[in-house]
Amino acid sequence: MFDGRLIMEQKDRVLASMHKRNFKDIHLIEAAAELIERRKRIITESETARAQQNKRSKDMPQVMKSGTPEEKKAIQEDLKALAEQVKAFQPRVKAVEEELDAVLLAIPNLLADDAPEGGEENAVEVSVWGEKPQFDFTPKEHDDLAKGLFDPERGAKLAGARFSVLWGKLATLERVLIQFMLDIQTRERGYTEVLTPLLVNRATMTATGQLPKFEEDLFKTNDDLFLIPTAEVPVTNLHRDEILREEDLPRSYCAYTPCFRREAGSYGKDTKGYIRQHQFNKVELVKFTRPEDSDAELMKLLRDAEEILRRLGLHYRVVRLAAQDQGFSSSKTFDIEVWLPGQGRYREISSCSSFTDYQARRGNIRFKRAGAKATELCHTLNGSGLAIGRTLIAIVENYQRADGTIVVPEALRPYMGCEVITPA
RNA sequence: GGAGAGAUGUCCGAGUGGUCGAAGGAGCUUGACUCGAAAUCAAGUGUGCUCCGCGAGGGGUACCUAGGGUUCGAAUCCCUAUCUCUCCGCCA
Repeated sequence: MFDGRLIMEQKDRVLASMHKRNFKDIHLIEAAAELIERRKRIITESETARAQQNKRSKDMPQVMKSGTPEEKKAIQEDLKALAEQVKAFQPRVKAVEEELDAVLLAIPNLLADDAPEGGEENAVEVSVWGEKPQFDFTPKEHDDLAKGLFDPERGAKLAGARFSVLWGKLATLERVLIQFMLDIQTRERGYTEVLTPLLVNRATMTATGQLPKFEEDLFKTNDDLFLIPTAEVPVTNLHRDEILREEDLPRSYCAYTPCFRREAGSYGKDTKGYIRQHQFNKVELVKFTRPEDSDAELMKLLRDAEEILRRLGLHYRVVRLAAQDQGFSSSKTFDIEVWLPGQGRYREISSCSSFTDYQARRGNIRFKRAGAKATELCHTLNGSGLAIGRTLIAIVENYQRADGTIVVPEALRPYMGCEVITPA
């Protein structure tokens, strides 16, 4: 949720950020400012009325016990009138607060000051690791190459378009990648593994920003539960409405979950292959930090995600997303793009973001500094570490040989129990 | 799914219509004692909104799971939801 105070105190800065983001509903900023003022006025009036009522109420017990009949009658009438006044304010207060909430929920996070200008094409390359592998034959795309083990037709039969079935060693590879990634993050990089529900309620979806604005992207059940589109949702919500201790920060969690996305609005995009599925597996990294640590922790998190690709020997680059390409709740985002030789292009395999206090404000995730009285909002961060399906694609395309077999990367051989995958 | 019990502050726990932001205890902070620690003693210790003040701070208001209701007045009475526990049923 956007910080109303920031709108009141630094409106120009907020407006500049929204323009940079190309936020269409920019009028919401003015609307919020107006609602905040109106809310203050109503609250002041309402509380003044309340104070009068409370004050007069204090006399009630004694008057009723030892007052004259006239005094009793007077106080009863007074209080009745005051009560009516107070009650008249209630719907007004509620209405303005609901209206303000709705507006603040519809405003995206403030961009980091150094966010690059522009849209998707303006992403800035930050670093590159490894080199494009050379082939003495024309490399194939993963779906072509893994034919026989990769089975979108049966996925469609079972569930519909954008669902797939994996067979044999390819299924094993997917499973093994999950374990491989979790092992590195938990054993070497200090993350605590969590296993969470895959269905969550409305409050949980709202805190991380999927609701109320993006309901059409989610799969929903009849019980008003939603299938998670990423583990970010349940994991970030672990500490919703909690006050953490400063010495416990940063907290670093990793979680494997399947992710479910309706991909509304992406019809016709990546319809072929295993790139864009309604259901896919992902290992997610999530951190809770002090505000002053979030930038440094984001860089560490990014490096933790990169480490997986390095171990797998997969060439990749890191890009900083430009303002208009960033997610609604994100302040700063880096994407990791892996090289896919079959497709001859880089594809996003991880997205690492700082949400500053935006999700924390929605979810009321706070911490208390040692010795301090007041609580402060945490910063939340997350990133894929990594998307499993796309990692599988990258391995298939990068480790293919002329005869159509796929070499298993060195680091995965102990897990796989074989050195080569031979599609049937 | 059926029957019953419950949800109070960081934690435990008292409180059945006004004087309750809420007894008591634990924890934590500060001070005293101590070479130091423990023990002991003393004081302090929730959150949000809002107003006043340069500030230290002060005033008001709300919050006893959540949302409604009764009442001049609700932690306390009523309704609904959620969650927890016990018994029965079902079940991987």
